[in-house]
Formats: sequence, structure tokens, C-alpha cells
Amino acid sequence: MAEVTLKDVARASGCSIATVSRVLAGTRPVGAETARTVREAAERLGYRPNQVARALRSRSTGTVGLVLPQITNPFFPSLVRELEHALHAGGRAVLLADCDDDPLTEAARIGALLDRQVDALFLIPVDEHRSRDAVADAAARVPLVLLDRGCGPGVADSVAVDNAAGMALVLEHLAATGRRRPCFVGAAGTASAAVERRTAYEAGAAAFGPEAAARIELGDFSVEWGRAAVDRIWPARPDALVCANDLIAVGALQRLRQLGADVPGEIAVTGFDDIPLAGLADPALTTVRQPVAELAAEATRLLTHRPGAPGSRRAVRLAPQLVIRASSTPGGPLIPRPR
Amino acid sequence: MAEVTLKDVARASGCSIATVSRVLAGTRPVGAETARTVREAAERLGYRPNQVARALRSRSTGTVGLVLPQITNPFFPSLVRELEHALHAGGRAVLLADCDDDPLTEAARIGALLDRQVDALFLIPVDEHRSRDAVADAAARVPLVLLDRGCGPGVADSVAVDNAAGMALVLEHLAATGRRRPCFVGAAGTASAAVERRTAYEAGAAAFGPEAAARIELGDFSVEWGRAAVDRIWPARPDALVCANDLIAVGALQRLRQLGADVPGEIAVTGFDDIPLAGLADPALTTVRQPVAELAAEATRLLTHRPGAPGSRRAVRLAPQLVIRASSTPGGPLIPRPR
DNA sequence: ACATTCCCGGAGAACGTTTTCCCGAGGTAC
DNA sequence: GTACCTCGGGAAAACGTTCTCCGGGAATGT
Repeated sequence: MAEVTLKDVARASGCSIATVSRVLAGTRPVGAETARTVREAAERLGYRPNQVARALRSRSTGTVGLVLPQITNPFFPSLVRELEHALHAGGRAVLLADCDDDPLTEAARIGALLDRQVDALFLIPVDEHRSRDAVADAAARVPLVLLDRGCGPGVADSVAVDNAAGMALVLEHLAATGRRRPCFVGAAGTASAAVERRTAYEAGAAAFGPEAAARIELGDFSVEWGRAAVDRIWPARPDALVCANDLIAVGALQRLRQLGADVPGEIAVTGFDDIPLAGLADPALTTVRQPVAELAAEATRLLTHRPGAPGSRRAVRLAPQLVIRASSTPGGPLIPRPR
Repeated sequence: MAEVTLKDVARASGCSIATVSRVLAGTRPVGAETARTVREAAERLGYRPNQVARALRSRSTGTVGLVLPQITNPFFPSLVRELEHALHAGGRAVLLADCDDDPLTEAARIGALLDRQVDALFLIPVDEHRSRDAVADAAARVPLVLLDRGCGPGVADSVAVDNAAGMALVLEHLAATGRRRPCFVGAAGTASAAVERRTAYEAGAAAFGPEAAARIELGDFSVEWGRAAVDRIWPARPDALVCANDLIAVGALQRLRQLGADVPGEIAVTGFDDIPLAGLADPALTTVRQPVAELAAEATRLLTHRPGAPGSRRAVRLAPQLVIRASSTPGGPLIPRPR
């Protein structure tokens, strides 16, 4: 029951440690007969290579750190899931670090992971600016892929949804279903998602007339803000509420219902991200689905492809998908258009 | 920029590797003067101990595996968060493994984590029975704490909420607010949470009369089942729907609304777990809050306290808390009673 | 027949720590 | 003065791999 090592297998199979290692790792051709003997002995003894020793010698732990602001943010679990599966499929393990939305904790966690010799880092930065130094330092030491949110230009490779395209899909849909007076409920601050979605709204809303692009309320990415925003907006009677994420939209739906507004009859509401909650809201929320599996696949692809050339940072943007549900379609959900 | 090792610090401070190690690890008293020199050199060079080498030598990685069925299950993220914080506070790191609700994947993940020499495992088993062998094997190798769900008696230490107490709180509350005809919507199968909550309902419902304990519908722990269950139950016009978890309850709320039922006027609905969605449902869901932080604290306490005596498995049960919201109180939420 | 290559396998260094063992200096007890 | 601690410190083993180097034999070429 005690650990069986290469030495044990070597002794049992009557050859040297080096040979056993070569057979099991397949790093160099070995005579067919000896290979058979070794494999049999390894099997019989139940040998499992010690990954720590392997890591020390080969300078690669087969471990990737995953640093995120708050696992309780409802958008992250599905992303974590996909990343975990993608990495485990490649035989790598995931060291998880939750930052509690605090840049200092984030820096500490990154340091702890680096001390543990992670081969690479997946990181969703807490803050566009305040995460930057720690992220840049880390990116200088290991391959690092930024996910979902940016962290200043040229700091590291990044993979994210194309926020502008998503917002365009929403506005296009609203226009096609006859909405005329949209209004945007977004988040203040410099987080990339907040900025990109806001500016994309401004750009796209021009098609609804000059004043539509100006109907913007900014708070944060929370349900509470969604509720509060409705109180500020509803008197102006917009016929569509474009929310910067699903939490805001859910809050808006709740408050609109309290006020007796008819969604989607009087006013359409849309979200962004397609968190699980979106489909469960009442009415079910029209939203922009992030291509989570593709994000994960692209992220893992990035870190295998890049040894660490510091010159060219890559920023991959993936196409989102519009998910049309009841909150924007009086006659019930439509079939999403192909794009 | 290349890794600075003990050897470098030794050279810079003019003493031996052993001494440096002793100073930095504090394992043996060292002369005050040398200690100062060493610490200064370490600081100046920016020395960070290589955790992999440390792990190899000391046979302890300072790493704990966390194995769970599905990170996308809305109850888990907060638990993961608390566990992660509790462990990181102790200087340990978390290797995350998501099993995709599949016992085979679970066994593979457990094996992968053991190969990585985790010091211990936190595990939420996928299935009461089909997880058992893999869990028992793992528990024989490292300290293992079962969380939230059981896995047969005597397999490993476990920490979970006291489901019976939670269900009792619910029934007590319903009785106190005048409900007379409760009905239970639970999950079939042998999962410990499903069984315990079901039997606790049966025991507690006896106070409502003999037929109340028999009003039980069993499906699974999903929103869909909650919706479906309402269709089977509503014709009998119960005045309270006791759901085995929040997802079921949310599904029930949705369907009841579609049917035009008045919640909580005509019928109260309660859940279990207090997932984030519970507070956002409409009406907000009365439910039983799991003491997530305490679960995590107790779990970490268990694995430090127990070297691995195979004789006595400990099963810790923690008291839940009733969270009273609008779904069970016609006059708006009451103040939760102290207990 | 001899040089060259190739193939298979072993001995041992290396990875960066922790820890055991040892040594010398200085103090104390007799 | 000798015996015996204690204390600060160094040399080197050990952890379990991977990988480099080396050697012996067979095969091939001239």
C-alpha cells in the first residue's frame, strides 16, 4: 500500500530505473521483450508515477492556475467547468483561486500559484487597472491568458466574447421587432465589458435616432442596480431596455413587474451573458449567449501554441449568439436567426 | 529573472544551503547575526521557495483536492468559495475537479488528484452508491472529508447540514402560519439529501394529520421537475408546497404563476439550500439556508485534526437556518424567529 | 579484417528542497 | 584537567523522477 516507485518496478522487472522510465514514458525506443516485462511488473505492482518528482525534474507541473474574481458570480461556473474539462482532457490539473473581488487578494493568489510552479495561468482580472501590475508580472513568468475581461493593452493574450457584435445583435433584433425608443442600463467604470457594451450601444443606437444613443444609465453589474435603474428610466417610457448583463436585466424585470409594466408588450428587456438565471426569469430573458465552450477551447489552444514570445499579444474575439426569449417577443419566443 | 534558489541565497549570504533553509523555514535556531544576513540576502534576491521541491522532499504538497459533481449546480459555487478561502488562509492550494455528474469521471479525477499527491481530499460524491468504491479507496490513501452528501456509512468523515432539522424548521413555520395541507415535492433515488429530507418531511408532516405525510411526489432536483410536479399536485389544492430544494421550488413557483395560483395567498412554497436564485424568485422564496461558511470551516478542521485513524469516522451535522421570505408569508416577510 | 554506425541498456547526475549526521568551539561540572 | 553537554554551522543524503552520457554488442560498410 505504500508508494511503489520506479525503483520497485525496476527491481521487480530486473532492469534499471532508467529503462523503466523510458518504457513507461515512451521517451526512447526499448526492446520489445524488456518493454513487456517492465509494463507487466508496473501493472502488477500498481505503479503510479509521482507527479511531484516528475514535475521537479522536468520543470513542468502539468498544472494550470485559474484565477477569478468571484466564483459566486453566476457567469463563471460554466466557464470554470469548460476550462476544467478542457485542461483535464489534456492531462493537466487546475489550481483554483478565488479573489473575493479584491485586487490585493488577486495579487497574493497569483503569487501563491507561481510559487507552486504552475505551467500557465488563466486569469479573469478583478479590475482593469488595479490588476494590471500583478498580471503583467505574472505574464512575464508564465504563459498567461486573460479571459472575459481585459487588463490594458498588450499585457497578455486574451480571449473574450465580441461584446460589440453581441450588442449589435440585440439592437438589430429590437429594431426588427418594431422597437423605437431603446434605453441602455449599463455599468460605470472602466472594466472592458462595461466599456465595450456601452460604446457598442451608443454606436448601434444611432440607428434609432440621435436621442436614443443618449438614453444611458450607468450603475454596476447587479440586480439591485437593475431595480434602481428602472425607477429612473420608466417615467420616460422607453419601449426597450437594453441591459449590460443578465443580473441588471433580472433586476429590471422584477421592478417593472412591481410597477405593473407589461413585458414584453409595453417594453422589451434584454440581457447579456445568458447565465442560468436568464432562462428562469419571468418572462424568460432575451439575452446574448457567450460561447463558453469556445472561450475555453480557444484559451487552452492559446497557451499550448505560445511558448512565450513577449512581442505579440493576441486578442481573440469570439462571436456571441442571440438567444431570443419571451422578454422581447410579444408573440412568444421566435426562432433565433442564423448569423 | 531566472529562478533564484537556496543555493543562490547561500552564496550571496556566504553560508551553507542548510543554514539558509533553517533560517527561512525556522526549523532550528540559528545565530542572530547569520539569520539577519540570510534574510537580507533572500529579500534582496527575491527568493521564493520552490514548492515542488519542497513537496518532494517533505512529502507534503500543501495541496487539497476538491472534487464535485457539477460546478454549475447553483449550490456549489458558494461552498467552493468558502472552502477555497479556508484553505488558502492556511497556505494550502485547491486542485479543482468537476465530475460532470458521472461516477466514472469522478473516479478518474480522484485518481489524477492522488497522483498529484494531494494532502487531502474534499469530495462531494456524485452518487451515494456508485461513488462508494472510488471514495473508499481514496479515503484509505489520504484524509478525505465528504461534503453535503453522504456515501454509505463508515466510508469517510463527513460534514453536512442537518437536513432533518431544516425540514422541521420549515414544517414548524408552515404550521405556525396556519397552513394545514402541506405537500412534499422531493427527489427519488438514494442520495442522502433526497432521503433525509423526504423522511424528515414524513416524520414532521404527521403533525398535520395522517394523510399529509402521504402527499409526496418524487422526481429529481431540477426546475423542470418542479414545474411538472405542480401539474400533478395542484388539483388536490394543498396550501403548502414543501420542496426538497430551491430549484424544484423555483420551478413550482413558475408553474403556479402560469396557472394563476396565488402564492403565498392560496399556497405557500418553500425550498431548501438558499441558493442565490431563491432571493431573486418572485415571490422571493422561503427556504432553509445551509451554513456554508461553517461547513467549510468544519471540513478544514476535520482534516487537520485527523491523521487518518481508520477506526472512527466522524459525521458532523450543522444546524441550518430558516430564511423566511414572501413565498410563505401573505403579509410580507416576517422576522425569522431565533432558534 | 577493421572502422563505423546503430541499438539497447545501465550508471549516475540533476532538479531544489529538507533533514540527518557530524564537527568544532565554548561552556560547565566534577 | 578531563568529561560532557550545548550551540551554531556545514557536508551530504534523500525524495522519485528525467535525461545525459557511456559502453558493449550486433549490424553494416569498405
